[in-house]
Amino acid sequence: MYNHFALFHSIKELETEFEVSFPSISKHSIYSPSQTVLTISDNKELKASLMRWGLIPYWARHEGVGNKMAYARAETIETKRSFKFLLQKNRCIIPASCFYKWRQTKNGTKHPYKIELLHQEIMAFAGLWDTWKNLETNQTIYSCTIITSSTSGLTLNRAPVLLTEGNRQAWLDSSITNQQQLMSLLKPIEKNSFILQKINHHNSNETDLFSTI
DNA sequence: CCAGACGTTGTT
DNA sequence: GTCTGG
DNA sequence: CCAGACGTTGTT
DNA sequence: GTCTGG
Repeated sequence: MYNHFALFHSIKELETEFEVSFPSISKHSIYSPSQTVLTISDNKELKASLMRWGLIPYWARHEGVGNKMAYARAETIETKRSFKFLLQKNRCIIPASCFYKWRQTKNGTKHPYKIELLHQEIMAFAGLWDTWKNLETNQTIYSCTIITSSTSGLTLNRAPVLLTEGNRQAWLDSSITNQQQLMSLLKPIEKNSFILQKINHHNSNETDLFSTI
């Protein structure tokens, strides 16, 4: 329960926020890499869909390659083999309500925290997606990765890049291909716009993850 | 040139 | 002890 | 990052 | 498929 994020906003709230209709989601509301998550992308048309979290590049020989690609560093996506071509056309947003991080306290003990926006607004993680074809089953798998950046003042090393409301449309507009413009949309999360809350983790069922200590 | 990787996290 | 899966 | 597994044979 | 390391 580190790399995880959660989505507890309702489908209705998501549809209003992003102005697209969403498929009904599975019973899960806390997600970890390799699970299926909700995304919004502009693949010919703007739409919401389900994708595997953990990007499987189209050239991958095995699906397992995706286990390594849950995250993509914003600073280097323009040069990395697995991501550089996706920045042009395969951008997406992964909606979330909060994410979880471990944090070390002064005495050296570690504790998990939940990070939310001040008024529990919906977060829009910046992401990239790709398709991969399983040659045995002939099935095409859609998968995605979450872009991360450094954080200023949150005392977390890395965090997902959150697209501001003003930046979301451009990020999803597949007619935009200017790399400099696209990269300018990826800003580290802002200081003082977040709530960090200690959470339970030893009896970590979903209810506990949403509750604070 | 070919073979092998293709990634991130946080910690040392 | 070290790697993998979530 | 932490928690949990850490393996192979041959058969379905 | 494409880049990097040797």
